[in-house]
Formats: sequence, structure tokens, C-alpha cells
Amino acid sequence: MLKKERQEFILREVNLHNRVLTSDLSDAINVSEDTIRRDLAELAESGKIIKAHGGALSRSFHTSFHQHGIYLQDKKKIIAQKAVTLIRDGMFILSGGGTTINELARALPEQLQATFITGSLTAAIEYTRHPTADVIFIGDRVSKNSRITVGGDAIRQISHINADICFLGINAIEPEKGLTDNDWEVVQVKQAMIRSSKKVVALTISEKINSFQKIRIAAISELDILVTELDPADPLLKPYRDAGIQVI
Amino acid sequence: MLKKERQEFILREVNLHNRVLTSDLSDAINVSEDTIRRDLAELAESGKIIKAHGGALSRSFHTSFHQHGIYLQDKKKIIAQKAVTLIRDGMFILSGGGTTINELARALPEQLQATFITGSLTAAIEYTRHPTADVIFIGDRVSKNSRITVGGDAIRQISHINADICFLGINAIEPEKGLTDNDWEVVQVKQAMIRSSKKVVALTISEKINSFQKIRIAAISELDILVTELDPADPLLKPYRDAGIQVI
DNA sequence: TTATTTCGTGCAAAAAAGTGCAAAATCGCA
DNA sequence: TGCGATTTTGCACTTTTTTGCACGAAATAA
Repeated sequence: MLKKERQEFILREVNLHNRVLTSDLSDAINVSEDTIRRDLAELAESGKIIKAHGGALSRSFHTSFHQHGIYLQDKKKIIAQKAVTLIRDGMFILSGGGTTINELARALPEQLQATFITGSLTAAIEYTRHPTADVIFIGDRVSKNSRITVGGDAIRQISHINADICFLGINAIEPEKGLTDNDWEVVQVKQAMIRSSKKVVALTISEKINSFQKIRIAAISELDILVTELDPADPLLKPYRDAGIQVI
Repeated sequence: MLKKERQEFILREVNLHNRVLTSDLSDAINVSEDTIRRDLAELAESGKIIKAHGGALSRSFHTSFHQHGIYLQDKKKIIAQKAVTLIRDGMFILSGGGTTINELARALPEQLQATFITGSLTAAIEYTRHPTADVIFIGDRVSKNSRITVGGDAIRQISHINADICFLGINAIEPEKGLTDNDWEVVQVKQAMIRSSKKVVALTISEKINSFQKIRIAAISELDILVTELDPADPLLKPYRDAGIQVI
């Protein structure tokens, strides 16, 4: 079998089954694994597949359908950079959803070894992109607006977790009214997450500070850390610092 | 034998067998390999064949592959169109993951009122795009390769469901070996889905028919309906029709 | 952690390709 | 037909490509 022919075959196999093993291919084509490895390396070099330990993956499967709209994305990247400093190896991390959390997932250091528990479809996809992080998904009914799972079963499952830290992207925060939202079911889930975490971290862009919505998630006093794109010393954040919240 | 005559012979041979070896041609036409090499070089120069070390490949073979990305998606769209005809209002539908299932989710009729239960992150996102469909997510650990949830909890939850129909995008099907896959955890989940459904529908492009992988999901007899992009009367599908499977 | 698998690199043998050349065949043209 | 020019072909030789193997490094699994 010709080399080019062999590579075509491999390419077809990868695209058909999404993933191939070096050993299987070596077996099927009857050449040494070294040869297959070299083929995979070449195909990966030219961008046709994605190489992995032990085989290769289809490119089409792994390409990210990127978030459209870069609305406020820079700010959210800054927030994500700050937030990842709170994560340590071995942690169990409860995570909400939203674009800020997605940025957090993308900002994770390469070699991090941690477990992320979330009910957000988009956040889960971002977390699974990470090479070593484990991802646990909280199942239940999916809320169409927010693309997170909501409902009694989700809340029950969250209540069984003892997480080290909880990251919530929040919609509104105000010193008196606390954390608020306008979706009753989402609020229930966030409350459950707060109850199941040793530490609660709220992520928000400065625009949402000192705003509030209809339904209360939690009082300020239940919050441990607040992350914004602002300097921690910013006067806008003073009420929260005064309330004993660590602002970064 | 004239030079032109010889080159035409080579061209026929290439298009017939998709590949030729320099040594074979030299043998068949009784000229030195140098001459064959020069012929191949000329034919490749004028774009009639693809040269390779040791011989040459058919051009049609190679190019049809290059467009395979789009080509495959078209087939999957056809499959999705056929599969949606099986869905009725009010149904509870178990759904696996994969690109074919994603197409199914996009092909749902606007006014459909049904409940989709899935453990695939990408499929769930597609289903939530539908205006009226309800989406239930099966939670557990997320497998990085396939981006579906796997594990005992997922299987336990699936076992509590009594679905009307189950759509599985499958990796390999063969009359004797049945449905097979190469990821043990994914297989467990698919088996659970089959057990929990009144009807089992397998979706697959024709390339995967009569191929098999390492781990068995189910025997052919457990399958009710097979959906491919081919005409149901296609001879390739005969063994499955004969096995009592409804092929559409 | 330890054990196993897989990877990357260098190396050597074998196959194939490129190169220059000369003999043979073919062509062009009177 | 004759004769030089051109093309084609095979051969000897060198260079490149391909492939499998060995061995230490790295990654993964237990």
C-alpha cells in the first residue's frame, strides 16, 4: 500500500469514527505502529487531524463553535484571569453559567488538575476543552433562556456536593438587596450552589454593580469573594469591601 | 507499444483500480520502471493522476475525499430529514450524541412539541434552539472524547425513563456483530438508552455500514429502524431488511 | 507513588526517484 | 531515400524517501 493511499485511508477512518487508535490502524493496514505514528504526525502537521496520545481525533469534532459577539469580552477576560488565581489543584469547583464563566474556563492554566461541576451546557463544553480537568454535569430540565439545567433533581444533586469553591457569574449585585436575578428557577439552582460550597465567588463586570433585579439569590453576607475587572481599590467597590467581602 | 498508447493504458488502469504500482506497470507493459516513472510524471504534470512514492493514485479518489467534510454533512442532513418523520407530538425521545444527531436537532419541525432527553452537550444545545421542545439533560461525568455524560448515575437515570423512541448516531453496524463502538463508557450509556426505549432508531451514513469496532452495543435484533442517506431498497441494506429491521 | 504504554529520535536497510548519458528509434525535410 | 535533429528508452550511479527497530523520555494508567 502506498504511503499516500494509506494516509487517505487514515483520514477517512478518523473522519468516519471521530477517533482512531494507532494500534488499530497498524493492525488494519499491516504496517508497524511507527509508520502509523509518522502518518498521524504528518496529517496533524498539515492540520487534517488532531493528534492525541495513542491515536488521533477528527478535527471537525473538536473545532469550537465560538461565541459570537465580543460584547464586553475583554473585561470578562480580565475577570477570568483574576478568578483562576483562586483555583488550586485537586479542588472541587461548582460553576454556574454565562459568558464570564466561559471566559474563566478558557483561562484555566494548562496543567491544572481539578473537578468542575456545572449545569451550564456552554460552560461544560468549555471545561471539556481543558486537557486534564474533570467535568461533572448536573442533569435535569434545561432552561432555554440560560442553557443551564434547573429543577428539583438538579438542586438535589447539588445539595449532595461539598465543593471547595463556587463561581457564579451574576446578573446584579447591590449592597442592600444582595445578589439578585430575574429567573426563578435559575435562582433556585444558584442558591443550592451557594449552600454546597465552602467559598462563594461572584464574577461580574462593573456595569452590573449596584443594580438589582426581581428575585433574591443571596445576601451580600453569604458572598466571600467578588471579582470584577476594576482595581480592587476602586471606590465603586467600597461598600462591598466594607461588608467584609474580599474584592479582587 | 507507443508512448501515447502506453499512457492511456496507465490512465485506464489508475482510474479502474484507484492506484497503480510502478513495478506492476513495468511488468505488465514490459518496459523499464524508468519509463513508467517518466509516464507517471507526465500524467501527474498534466493533472490526470496523483503521483506517489512507488506508483500513483486516481485523482477522483483523492479529490472526492477532500470535499468529504461538506459531502458528509449533506448526507447527514438527508438522514435527519428522514428521521424527523418518526417523531410525533408529545413523544419522549431519548437521544445520543454525534454530528448526525446534531443535524436531527436542526431539522425538527418548528411547531413540534416533544421532550428530548440526552446526555450529549452539543445535542442539548441544538435541541434548546428549538422554540417549543423540552430538553432534559442526563447528568454525570462528561467524557472528553465524545462530550456526552457517562457513568453509573447517568445509566441509572436513563433506566428510570420510558421513552417512546431512541435515536442513536452510531459508529459502526454489521449484520453479525451488530452495533459496535470503541468507547466502553459510551457503550454502557447507549445500551441503557436502548433498554429504556420502546423503539430504537439507528442513524448512520452509508460509509459506516458493514464496519465494526471493538465493543458491542447491541445485536441487530434489538434495532427497530435504520436510517441512512441511501434509498431503502439499496442492496447494501438488504441484510438489515432481511433481519426484520425497518430501513428508511 | 510505580508500572505500562506510547512517543520521539537516531540509525540502517531497502525501495524508489532523480540524473546524466548513450544507444536506438522516430521525425523532418530535401 | 538519405541524413541530421529530436525523442524515447534503458542503464549506471547518486540521492531521497520510506520503513522498521532500538532505546531513552514522556505520558498515561493502576
